[in-house]
Amino acid sequence: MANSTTGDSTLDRLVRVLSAFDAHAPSMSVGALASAAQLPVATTYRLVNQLIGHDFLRKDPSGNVRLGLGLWEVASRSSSAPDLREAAKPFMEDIQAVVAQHTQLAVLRDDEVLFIERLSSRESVVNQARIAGRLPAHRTSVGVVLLAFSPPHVQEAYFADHPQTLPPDGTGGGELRKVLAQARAQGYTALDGLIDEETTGIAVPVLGRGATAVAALGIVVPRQDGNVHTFLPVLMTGARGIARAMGSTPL
Amino acid sequence: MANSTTGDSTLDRLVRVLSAFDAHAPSMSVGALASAAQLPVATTYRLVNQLIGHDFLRKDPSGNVRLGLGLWEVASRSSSAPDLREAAKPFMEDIQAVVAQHTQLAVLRDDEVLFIERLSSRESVVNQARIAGRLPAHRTSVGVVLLAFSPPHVQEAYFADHPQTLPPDGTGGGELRKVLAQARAQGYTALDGLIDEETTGIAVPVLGRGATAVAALGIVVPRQDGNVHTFLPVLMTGARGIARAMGSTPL
DNA sequence: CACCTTTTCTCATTGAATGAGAACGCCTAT
DNA sequence: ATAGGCGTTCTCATTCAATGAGAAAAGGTG
Repeated sequence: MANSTTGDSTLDRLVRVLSAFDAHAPSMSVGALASAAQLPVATTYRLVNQLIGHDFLRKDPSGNVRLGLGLWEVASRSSSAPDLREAAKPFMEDIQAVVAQHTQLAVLRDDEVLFIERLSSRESVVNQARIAGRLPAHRTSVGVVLLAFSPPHVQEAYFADHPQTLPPDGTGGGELRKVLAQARAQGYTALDGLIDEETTGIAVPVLGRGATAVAALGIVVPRQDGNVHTFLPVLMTGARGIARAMGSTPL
Repeated sequence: MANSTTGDSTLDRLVRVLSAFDAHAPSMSVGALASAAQLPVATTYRLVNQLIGHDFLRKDPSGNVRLGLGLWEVASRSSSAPDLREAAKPFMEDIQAVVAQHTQLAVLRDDEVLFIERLSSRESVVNQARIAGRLPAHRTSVGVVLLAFSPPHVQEAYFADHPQTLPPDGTGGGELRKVLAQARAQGYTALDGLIDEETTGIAVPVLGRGATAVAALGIVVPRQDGNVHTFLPVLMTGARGIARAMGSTPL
């Protein structure tokens, strides 16, 4: 960078600034943002003011900055995540009407699960999924099903990056490869006690081209005998509907 | 810009590139993007490849580029629009259960209405609202109610920018100032035939500080006597619930 | 008022960014 | 096989947007 020792580009810096905000830090002072984005304070002020000019950032009355509506609007106008969510919404609502528990839609991203949508109800059990939030792939049922239905090179890369990966809890001791193979053979996965001892996560793939999962549809229900068989057909029907609605659109 | 005659900044160009995508053009060739963003082709390729590196853009198998999940994720992690939508969702679902028509949530932005969320059902009448889409403020009931409950300087600016603004159709000939004053006095607005001759748009404000609207909640129902009185209490209750759930969070 | 923090501005410097055009890669038609 | 067209990447001389240390200004608190 001109007159800077770090050599990063303006775009890298812009991305770092915008990425500094998350659910734990939805707004922050410019000083804190400078630290988080690893930029000198004067530079940060200048970038912030430019971003505010485009409504990518906003300043609240206390002087803290937060993401602006302009960024959300640009990102939502034609992005694949909102498209997927819109396609999935009616099916997820049908599922929730039947199941009355958390229904969630996720994709695989950087070895993690990224939640695209989540429908909740008041009777739902505890659940950690948050929209635009992430969880480790192998520790959620949707993550396991996404891995199971991903191309082999994706799976191999995951194993290579996680050599010490414990199997998901509740699988009865099988290793992750076995768990994925079983999920692939069955066409779904049902895992007990991952998030909470009292719950079962059931997940099915939303299949795209080449029998790979473009997304996963999951529910978290109380851990009771019979729940899997009761809810699985609903879930699979929903996933088929979503896949059909999405057509062959790549994510 | 270095060695460029246009003098715009990297951020200006970034915004132009990302803004080139919308619902009508969800993906495009790099050449088309260069035209849309008014950049030389070589520069566009370079920007595109940098943005692909951050997953702000993606390339599909045919070589077209589209917005990437990375942009959506960054924009959704802590932005006010998803916060508003999450807060509103249970109330909107309740409303829809009763009304069984389009339920929509919108904010005022650049003299237009920006739709944050829309719930539909199969029995719904025709409706033009699309999430992250815009419509002229004075031609929608949510827009009218947002203007009515905005600070006076916002209203005056709107009148100044739209001196030839016709009154919303279906108001019985009053000018816009009168329509806004009435909406403000009543606490809601109900407008016939704006989008479609056969429909009525009913909208109420989601009030924040200073009795100004941070959002508007609206439904579009068949144009029938009695519908306003039937549905208005549900809508107002929902708006109050959303306001409470949002607390005093500024948008 | 003094002090501290936050924000804006200055300015000499710089290297990331530029775009015209060449080179390369790929595809299609003859 | 060759020629032509189109999309993509690279080259390179040039440039100016961007830089950050530090000063100045603004704002808040005791």
